Amino acid sequence: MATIKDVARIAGVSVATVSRVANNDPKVSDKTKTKVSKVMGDLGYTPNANARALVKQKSMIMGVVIPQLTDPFFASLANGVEEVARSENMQLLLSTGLFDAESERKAIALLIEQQCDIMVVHSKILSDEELTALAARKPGLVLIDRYIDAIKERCIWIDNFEGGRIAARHLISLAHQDFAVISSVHEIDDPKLRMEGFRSELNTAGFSLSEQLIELNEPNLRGGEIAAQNLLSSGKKFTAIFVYNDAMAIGAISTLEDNGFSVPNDISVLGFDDVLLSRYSRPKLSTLNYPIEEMATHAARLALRLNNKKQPQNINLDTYKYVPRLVKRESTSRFGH
Amino acid sequence: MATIKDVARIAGVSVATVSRVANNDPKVSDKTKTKVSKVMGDLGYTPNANARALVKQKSMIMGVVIPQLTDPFFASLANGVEEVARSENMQLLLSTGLFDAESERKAIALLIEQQCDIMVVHSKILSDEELTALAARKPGLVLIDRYIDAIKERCIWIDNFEGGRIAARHLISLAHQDFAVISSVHEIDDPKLRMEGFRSELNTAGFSLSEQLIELNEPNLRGGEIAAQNLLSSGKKFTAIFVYNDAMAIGAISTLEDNGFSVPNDISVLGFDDVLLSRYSRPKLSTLNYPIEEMATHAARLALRLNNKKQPQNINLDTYKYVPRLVKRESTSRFGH
DNA sequence: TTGAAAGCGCTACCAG
DNA sequence: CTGGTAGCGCTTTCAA
Repeated sequence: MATIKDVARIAGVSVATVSRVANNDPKVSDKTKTKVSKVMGDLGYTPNANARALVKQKSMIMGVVIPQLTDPFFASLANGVEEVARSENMQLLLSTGLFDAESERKAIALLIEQQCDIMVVHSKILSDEELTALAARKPGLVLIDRYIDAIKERCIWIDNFEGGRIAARHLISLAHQDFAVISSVHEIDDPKLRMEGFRSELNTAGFSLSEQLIELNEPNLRGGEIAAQNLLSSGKKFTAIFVYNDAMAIGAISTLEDNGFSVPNDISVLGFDDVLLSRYSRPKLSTLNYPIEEMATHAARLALRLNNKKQPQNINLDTYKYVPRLVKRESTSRFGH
Repeated sequence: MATIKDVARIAGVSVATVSRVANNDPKVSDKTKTKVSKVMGDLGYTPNANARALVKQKSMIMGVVIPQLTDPFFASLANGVEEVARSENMQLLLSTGLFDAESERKAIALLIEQQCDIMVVHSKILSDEELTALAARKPGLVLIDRYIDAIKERCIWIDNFEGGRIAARHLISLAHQDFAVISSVHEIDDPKLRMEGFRSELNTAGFSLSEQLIELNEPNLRGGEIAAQNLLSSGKKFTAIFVYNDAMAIGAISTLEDNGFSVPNDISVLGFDDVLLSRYSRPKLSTLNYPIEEMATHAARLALRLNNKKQPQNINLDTYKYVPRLVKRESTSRFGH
């Protein structure tokens, strides 16, 4: 690879001048600029971003940590960050944390090693303390989908409890009385909060949620299938299911229909997330919209601002909290038609 | 951020020693190692990957270029590369090329600037010449989903023509006689090759494909909906559709059913790709499996090998070509039951 | 408008 | 086993 020195030597100028040309410094004569540019082209010169980052003490890399890429929800998250990176002429460094603490910790550490000072982190596993300490060290780190009170000005999150309540209200308004829940087996707050919100609203309306009609499983299509199967096997009656996410909901519908139940005629199914796929499943999935891409964009921009030390003057923390929005499609309907 | 010098000063050793400890060099006394490690911990020292890459003339970054992240097909591709990166203790730098030449060119250039010498590139837009020139400069660059004869030992690709033939054979074997095609409007080889293969096999069997029953649109759910609508509007008869990809196929099914046609009873629909979602759509989608994640893993490993100058001794180019595999589910059935 | 040179943080070579 | 130091490719003063 040709370096700045090669260009300088061949063009008969100093490296300083080449650097100026490479960076579009206005105080270079047109003549020199033309000459140097030509040599750059001939040699196929590409500036070394590592060297540049080293001397400038800042890299043009934006980092994002997500559990996995194949989940469309997280792909959307990454995509939101990528859009901001692109608009800032930055590059996207992506680390996956799987779902265990050690990988997640390592994913973040690797990002830091790469000197990326803007990072959007999705972590459900690491403790509040650990994340808070990390945030203290990296001003440009923002958490997404997580709320930690000590660093609330660094958190872009969604109100899961309220989501559960909205779900309950919807199902109740449809005259259902026997509810089931399919949730995630993962030991994180989201499923718990959603379920609490759901139960809370149910109780308020005078209904209750039977423990036997709560099924936990992996938050993916397969998990939804299994959970629905278990629900069916329980023999208990239910006419509406609130499901942890769209993937599980679609898996559940698949099992339900394979077993001769019609959705929503026999059983209503309500998802969560509103991934693109939910619009195209059959029946089209009623769900709660989780504006993850918008949130990711927000988080990335916030990280950018925070890193510039420009503490936002009048931050309105309310805007950091998102509330899921009911999207009524076809998988939920009035009980008994 | 604490640097190696800070650690050296506080630990009372030279930077050389700190470097050795950081790199697990065996010839450091346990005593020194313990002492230095402690200081590293106290200071929260993190090695600077940029500086390291600069002096070692190699980065621990693996790059991948895809059009976009939100398409599950490309997410799987990226995921395959990511798995290899992880297993090699490397980081994943992801650039999206959208679908235009300039962005794609820039995406690759940025990866090169970041000194990532292992790259898996999905490019449908750039010319054979441009890509060949790029490959000549970067020994660790591998193309995926593209075949260029001049650099065939750097291409991991799928036989689209054969895919089209397999599709035709399947539909013919189901006694269909009136075929439609929904394909991508993009000016790339894949849709053309698939259609050629499809048509070729049709002709061989004595059938023909009417130009009026070929609909091109954007290769996504929405595009599939519109294309199916147009097919319906044409008034021409067809009982089987070969669709460019699963997303379009699901969009098409959506439109078909909204218009009162049952899939597969009235019309059979065959997709392409076999993304996870195809297993969970209603009806479950018959499709051609495109082992993209496996191919991506293969590509990443190949890039790794090539970059190590270790020209694979006995490369079997046949293994670089993948053939789609028919996955029969529910969206295709025998004509007239 | 241009050049010389210091130095970013690190590794690797050479001495000791 | 440890230290001194050159130098990776680049930017950025400071001088000219």
